[in-house]
Amino acid sequence: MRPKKMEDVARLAGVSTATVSRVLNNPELVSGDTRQKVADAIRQLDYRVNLAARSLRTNQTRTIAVVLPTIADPVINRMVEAVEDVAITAGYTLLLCSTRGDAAREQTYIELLTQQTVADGVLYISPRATPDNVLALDQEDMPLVLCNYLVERESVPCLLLDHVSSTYQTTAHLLALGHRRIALLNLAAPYYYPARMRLKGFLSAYTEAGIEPDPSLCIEIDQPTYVNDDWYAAIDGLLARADRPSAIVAFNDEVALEVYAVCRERGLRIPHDISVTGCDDILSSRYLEPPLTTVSVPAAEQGKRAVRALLKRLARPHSRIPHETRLSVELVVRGSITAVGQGVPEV
Amino acid sequence: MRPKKMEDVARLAGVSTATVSRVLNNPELVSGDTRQKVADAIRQLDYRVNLAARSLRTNQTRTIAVVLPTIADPVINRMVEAVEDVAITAGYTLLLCSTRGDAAREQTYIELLTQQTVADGVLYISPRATPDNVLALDQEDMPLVLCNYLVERESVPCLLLDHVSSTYQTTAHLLALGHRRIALLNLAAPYYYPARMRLKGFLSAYTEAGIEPDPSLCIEIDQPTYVNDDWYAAIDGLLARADRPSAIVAFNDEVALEVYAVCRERGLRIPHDISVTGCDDILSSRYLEPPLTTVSVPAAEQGKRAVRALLKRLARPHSRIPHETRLSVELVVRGSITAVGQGVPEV
DNA sequence: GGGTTTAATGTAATCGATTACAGCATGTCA
DNA sequence: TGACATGCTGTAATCGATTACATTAAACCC
Repeated sequence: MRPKKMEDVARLAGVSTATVSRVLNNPELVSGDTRQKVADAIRQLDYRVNLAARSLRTNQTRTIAVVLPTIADPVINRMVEAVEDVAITAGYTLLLCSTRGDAAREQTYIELLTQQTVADGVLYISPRATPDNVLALDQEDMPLVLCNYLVERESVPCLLLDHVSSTYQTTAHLLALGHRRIALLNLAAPYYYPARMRLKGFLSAYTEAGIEPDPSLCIEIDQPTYVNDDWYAAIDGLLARADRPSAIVAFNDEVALEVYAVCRERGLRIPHDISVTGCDDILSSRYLEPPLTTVSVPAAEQGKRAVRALLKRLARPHSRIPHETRLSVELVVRGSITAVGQGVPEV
Repeated sequence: MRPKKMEDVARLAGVSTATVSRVLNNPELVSGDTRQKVADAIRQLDYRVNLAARSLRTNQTRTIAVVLPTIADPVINRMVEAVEDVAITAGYTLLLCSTRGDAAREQTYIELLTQQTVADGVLYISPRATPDNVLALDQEDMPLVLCNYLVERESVPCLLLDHVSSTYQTTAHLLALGHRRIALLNLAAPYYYPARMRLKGFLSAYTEAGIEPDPSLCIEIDQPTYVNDDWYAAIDGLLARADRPSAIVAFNDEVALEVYAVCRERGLRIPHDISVTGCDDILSSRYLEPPLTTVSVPAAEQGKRAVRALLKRLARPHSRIPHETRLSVELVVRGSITAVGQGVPEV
């Protein structure tokens, strides 16, 4: 059965298509009487507008593209769910563009998106954003909001977690517990915004305490794709050292998991022999033995704010939106850290 | 700057729009010479087709809608990533529809999708599928593939994990280890396909061993939304019993995490006092203490096959596609289980 | 060479909505 | 009563592609 067109509705209701369209989009322009007739006809025929036709005519898609490196990440997960909640309420639909750290794929998506007929706006969730792509989108007048990355161009709103504070709080806490040899397991910094900030927070905690950090304990892993292989070697190397650190600040909870595994292999007890912290507070963190000290991040809140900013821009293209928003994070202390020398060896 | 239209390209290349369109869609109909000229013009103007216009004319969107209960689930995650990999290669884009177990929201999405101008096909990843919705889609001639749910209608391809085998393997293994009081922590069965199958597998392992299961150990939790609250109480109640089971088969790894937590609280040691198993083999399972015995499921493979089936149907609407495909799962034995009476109490 | 097929291209209708503009009836005011 | 505003509705152009059909030229065959 051929899907119904506006013309069918118009005929049944005894009006013109213009009136039907008005009932749908500007009901206040139509008399209550006609409105009722049209509404009845629509119901009777189970009519739905053809979105392709509408898009063609109005140049709007009511779609938001979400560009992200992967959805298989607990933090991004929470963000996207929040984004969808807000978007659907506003009548928008989500186009999923996961790049998997693959530049070619990202390029494909960017090209798809720069033709304005696919999405009305782009939410770019990518700590690893390639500025060129981001700026290209902005250049083409595609409304754009960035998450977890900061570009200089004032016109692009950027929503950030306070990554500096994340490592600062963690490191300061460990220093206060008497730790002096703290290792940072970080991602390589170029283009990776959070990593740069984490390093900054780590160092500033040291500086504030008036202590000199050991640069050889700042490990950077180059991990362009979202795979966890390289970490193991790095951690193992770290723990094999004679001057092994007394605490490890891991890039995130998943890396901390790997630290747990290496410690177990080497017979190191957490926290007695070594303190460990993570970041993100993923579900399993609190179930580990010992439960992982980590940093809880407001991912959902970030997602909500980001999409709200985007919706605002879509509604009023020249509305002022703050260029930089920084959401605070919170240290969650659990059993995986202890004061230096306070370890209670068992057995 | 106004986006380029096909007409602009045609003018620059000195041909008609029909020819430009042919270069794009049926290059073999155009002479090499003209093809080159058009290609040059396209490049020079940085022209992209207007997808809304194309959709309107061709009635195709090159979009696949993925309906799922949540993306914050490790198994669904892996499936969706695989789906996207295949889809993008075939030139398709993904529309994300996460229902969050909310019937109204699911309804909204279904209505959106039944107007054929949004997506060419639907991949319904939902163990909790409401058959009415599914059948409505099929009724409207929307190409449809189901994951983790089985409907009778032959026209709908269903891709299933072998949930029966999952609990069967686990339970049989535990029975072989001498366990006789094994608890099953299951989801409530109505409309929840995997749960029904899990129960079946659990019982058939007992039957095969010629042992009578204790019905009071088959716990069913009603969990319409994806929240983990009710499990705690159920687990705690189970472990408080005087005739506490010697093993627990948890619905999935996340539930098993909760079991670990309750055991810790109650001072029960795994596996010495009680054996625990999960399902899905999520990342953290192997990092637990002790590492969790679980069932590894080919989620990515399932996603790939599902989308391939859908693409096949899109290409040839009346191609024969197997109605039911069942992918086998594999028991992964780790330290969380042991033979009855073999527990080596420490200290 | 005349007729017929084949290849390459153009003309114009079409997809299904939105909306500028026009028209008409009614109400309001001096 | 006439001038004008207001409210409601219809007519028809338009968005940017695709494609059936027509046209022309070249190739081929006997």
